[in-house]
Amino acid sequence: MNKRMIAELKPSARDASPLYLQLARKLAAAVRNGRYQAHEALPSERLLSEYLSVSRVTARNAIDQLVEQGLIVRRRGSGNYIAPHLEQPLSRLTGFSEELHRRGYTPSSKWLVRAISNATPEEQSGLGLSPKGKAVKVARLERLRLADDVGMAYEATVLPQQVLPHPEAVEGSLYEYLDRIGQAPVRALQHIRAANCPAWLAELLE
Amino acid sequence: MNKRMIAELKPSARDASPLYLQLARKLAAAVRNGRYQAHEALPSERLLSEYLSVSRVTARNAIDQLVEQGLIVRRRGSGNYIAPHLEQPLSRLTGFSEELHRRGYTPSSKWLVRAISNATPEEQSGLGLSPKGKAVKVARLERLRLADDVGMAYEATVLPQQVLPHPEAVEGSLYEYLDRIGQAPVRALQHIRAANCPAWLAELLE
DNA sequence: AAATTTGGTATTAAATTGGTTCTAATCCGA
DNA sequence: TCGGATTAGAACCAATTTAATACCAAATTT
Repeated sequence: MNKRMIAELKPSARDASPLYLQLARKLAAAVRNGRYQAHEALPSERLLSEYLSVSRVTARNAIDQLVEQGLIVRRRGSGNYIAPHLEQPLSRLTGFSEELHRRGYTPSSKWLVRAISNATPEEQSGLGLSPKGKAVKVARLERLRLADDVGMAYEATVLPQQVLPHPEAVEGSLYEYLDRIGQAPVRALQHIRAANCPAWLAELLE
Repeated sequence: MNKRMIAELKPSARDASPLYLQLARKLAAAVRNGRYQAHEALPSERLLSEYLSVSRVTARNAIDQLVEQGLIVRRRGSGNYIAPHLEQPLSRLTGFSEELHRRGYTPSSKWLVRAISNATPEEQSGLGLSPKGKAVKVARLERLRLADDVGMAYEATVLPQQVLPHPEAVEGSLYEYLDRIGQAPVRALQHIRAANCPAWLAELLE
């Protein structure tokens, strides 16, 4: 977090809402956009208030809002940190099924695609796979989710081939499969990370 | 591990985070990148602190973080070694996010698409939406899943518009959203069921 | 076996940071 | 005009970080 980023947070006089709310909104947007890394420390309240030309109380009130939203964690004597927003099971493949079952439906699913194929340019950049070199292979999973045999949702997942070398072996849960093959994803992740190009990151996070 | 590598670990003044956290992050990244071989010894804490111009306590705190993540093993009288990440219990069945977090990554995600658009013929048949009539609208959700800001997976979900009328309102979890709007999806589902044409079902379920 | 090197621990102190509580000026709607 | 909210400013408290130093214990080296 640098001075330039902070300057963008400066409140505008045109806005009639309180300063601390304006600041809170902008900060929240920046954090949720992934503009700041998790565990990264914000500037101290004194510094922040100085940069933004507001009082420390104002900056503090703004931060309070984000703390209530769970976006920021305060650590006395240390600083204010971006909370690592761990996602909840949201895309756990079981979530949907449970939800439907809870409502009295009988959920099921049908695999449409489980194969290795070439990555589209969009997928390449999204997954940080270097476009230089031969055709980039990805594992492609597509399933149709059913509720009482009525099509409910269409889901597609694309992973680097290193992460999921044999998609045809995935039966019920993707994560169950990843667990079964043990540490392989970690190694694959490392490999991917090494090939990471900052270009897509800048493009996405900007 | 040589001096050049160590120089890259020097903390920057831009980051407001504590020194030991910065150092821990960079060290963790380097280790996970496979930059250092397993069983390789780090420089002694005294040397490391000298190279980095920090106190030994700071270097030690940083290393403590990595030890907690299981990336480094301390050996009294001998040195600090890169842990051979071989042991993986593989006991529980956990979510993807949890799995990554357990291994020291910070999972997050970025929405790429949250909008209503026309359904492809394939999606129409898959979701049981009648192709007769005007253009069929579907809610389209696409997200990039990240682990420490490295692209990990690309996910796409397509639902009938009746099920998810305002995809742009989905924030964190799709299921959480469906929960929030309560009964609506059920009624929509019933409606869809009424319009269900057996043709696609037979085709899909063979 | 002795010397050296290494991590493990403890203490002290200074600087920095968030936490809190005041007072006061200003703005805005009732 | 009144009263509440906003913002500012100042002062002080409490916790953390970082540093500096010394010493202990285990492993390695000689």
